[in-house]
Amino acid sequence: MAKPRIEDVARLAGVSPKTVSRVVNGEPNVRDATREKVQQAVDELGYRPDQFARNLASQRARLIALVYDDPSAYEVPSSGYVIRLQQGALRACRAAHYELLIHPCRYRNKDVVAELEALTRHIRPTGIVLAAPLSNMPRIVRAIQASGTPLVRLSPGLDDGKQLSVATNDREISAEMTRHLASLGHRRIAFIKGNRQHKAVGNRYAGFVEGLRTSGLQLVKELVEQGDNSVGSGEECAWRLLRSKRPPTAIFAANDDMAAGVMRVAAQLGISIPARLSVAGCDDISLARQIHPRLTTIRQPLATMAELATLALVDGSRSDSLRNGVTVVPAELRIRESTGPAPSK
Amino acid sequence: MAKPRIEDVARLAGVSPKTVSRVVNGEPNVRDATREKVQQAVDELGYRPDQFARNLASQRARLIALVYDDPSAYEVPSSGYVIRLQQGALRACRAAHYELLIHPCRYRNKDVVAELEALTRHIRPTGIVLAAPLSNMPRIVRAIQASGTPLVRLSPGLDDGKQLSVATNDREISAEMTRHLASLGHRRIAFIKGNRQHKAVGNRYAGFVEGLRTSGLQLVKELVEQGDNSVGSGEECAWRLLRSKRPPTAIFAANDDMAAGVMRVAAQLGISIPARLSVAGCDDISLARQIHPRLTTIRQPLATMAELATLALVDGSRSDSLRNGVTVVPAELRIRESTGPAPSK
DNA sequence: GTGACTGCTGACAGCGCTGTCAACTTTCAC
DNA sequence: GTGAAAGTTGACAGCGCTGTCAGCAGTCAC
Repeated sequence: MAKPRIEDVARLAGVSPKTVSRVVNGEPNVRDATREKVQQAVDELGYRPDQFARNLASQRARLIALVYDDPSAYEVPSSGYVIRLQQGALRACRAAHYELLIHPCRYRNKDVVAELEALTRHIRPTGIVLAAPLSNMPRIVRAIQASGTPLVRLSPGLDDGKQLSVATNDREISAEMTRHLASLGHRRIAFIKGNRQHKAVGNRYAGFVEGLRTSGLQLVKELVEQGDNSVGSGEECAWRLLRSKRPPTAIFAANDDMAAGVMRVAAQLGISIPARLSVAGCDDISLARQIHPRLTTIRQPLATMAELATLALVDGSRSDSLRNGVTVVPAELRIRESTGPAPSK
Repeated sequence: MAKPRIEDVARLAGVSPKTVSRVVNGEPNVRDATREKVQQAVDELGYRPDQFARNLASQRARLIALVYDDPSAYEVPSSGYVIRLQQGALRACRAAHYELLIHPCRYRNKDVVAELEALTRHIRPTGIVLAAPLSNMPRIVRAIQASGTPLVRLSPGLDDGKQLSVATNDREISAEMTRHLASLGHRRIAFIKGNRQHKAVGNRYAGFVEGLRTSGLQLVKELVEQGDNSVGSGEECAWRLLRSKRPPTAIFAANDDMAAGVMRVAAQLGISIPARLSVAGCDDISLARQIHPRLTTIRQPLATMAELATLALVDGSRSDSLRNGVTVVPAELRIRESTGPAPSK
């Protein structure tokens, strides 16, 4: 009744422990007949390799570490982002009998690099999935690469094709959102830019500019505000925009938190949405469906991205999914009630 | 330059490897002089024990597993809860050089028990922190206890003093919220109950009843609705309450999601908050500070609870913090703009 | 001084697997 | 049929620590 060991399987199958190890780990160079024989013995005994022994012998833990920007570093933490990443990573881990370690970190902190080194030297995970915005910070990326730990970046930037990364089409989908607003008759569309350190939100602005252009609209400088991804900054920008002489009829914020800020201000000014003002965001945080009117936004395929990244790490070379550089998973528009036809003068 | 091993430390300190092991693990029965000598050698070499070898030899992983209800099982996942638990658990883990494994699970799923058995048999974490509502489900609790893995429950119930658990004062704080509403002049206060399977939200109703009583108010059956913790159910209950002949002037929902539902309906009916209706929730999800008016709610000390629970597991008997049964960490009222004086007739 | 006890330390034997390498077998070109 | 190359298998030696247990030294009561 004791837990079977590799030796027990080997004896039953009439092979050496090493051969059992090969079969269990899916290594090549085992004759089909042997493989089958071993598999049968494994099944019969219900054998499952001991992780501790495996880790020690191979010097690698069967774990994936998910590294992301610590949400609790912010005043109003936006947690949906992290949860969805975790969800995707967990999906991939479970399928492969891996476990998921989470490692939020604060990039402003001096010790991040030392912390990541400790992670790679001490825990020695099979691989690391690095989420944005950390995935675009050279210090952080280098710290991991220097350790030799396999890395997949969840990156909005299509910067280099050498490292594995999974990205989404921020720019294109933002252009599409802009065109959606234009198609509703809006001519004065404002944009609230996000945190400068976050490359993704930069791409969103590029998409906005592109969307205006392809809709035949002019970029109006007065209608572009700089936020920092927080609700508060969304509010500040909204106050400026909505109390100006010629306020916009639509505001597109680079993330939902800032869009929420806009909606707060609209509520305080008695501006009804979408009758007098359309608001669009990006991220599809849970708030988007909890308020009235529900927020039109962009749904990023975060879970899928994390899942693909994790898959590429867990079964190593066996997965062809991410062979080549950057994999792009498209985001989707979620048109809800916060956007509507431009008010007729 | 290679990583120092325990043997290297032993040689430098002039003791046996076993003694080094004792010092490193804080075991008793080592003379102070010896301990110091070893500690010096450890510091000099920068020795850090190898986790893999440790795990194999001791048959325990230096990991804490955090087990909670999978938020992605719900339509609009409320992720703040999980993030705050993780935050607290991580805080404790870091301090003790432990790692955190996350294990969301769906309690409706038949395989949960098998899954938890796999966790305890295969990963063998040092301990498990089990969050509500799972912590009140006998099937789940038993599955973990049967494995012998140390367990701390994050439980709202003060059911039994034998098992370690960390709870909050759901009942008392809900009574206090009720009294807060009464003190604002509200006489018709409605309550929206939460999911029947979640014991915590049951305690909140008990607190509501108590709060009414101590405020000298009658419990009015028509003003108590049954929700299921979702935004949608909050909306349904709100429709019924607000379109009745004698609508309440305040609604206290057993969680913030349902309170958000109430606010959605109020927005649609043009009922201004808090002028004509006060709304209070419970949980302090991020939405509470993202909308206008900001939601009055109850802030549960989730991170602290998880931190205490984790601490009790990581340093085992050394921590006296949780020696005895249930530890209660008080929640706090967060009075914001969604509650105000009752409208004068 | 004796015996019983407690406190401290080290020898030893694994924990259960995988990496390395050598040996053996099969395949294939010619 | 032959030799070289490729494919397949197993022996062995750890991976680096901790649990067990024995042994020795110090303490205490009488």
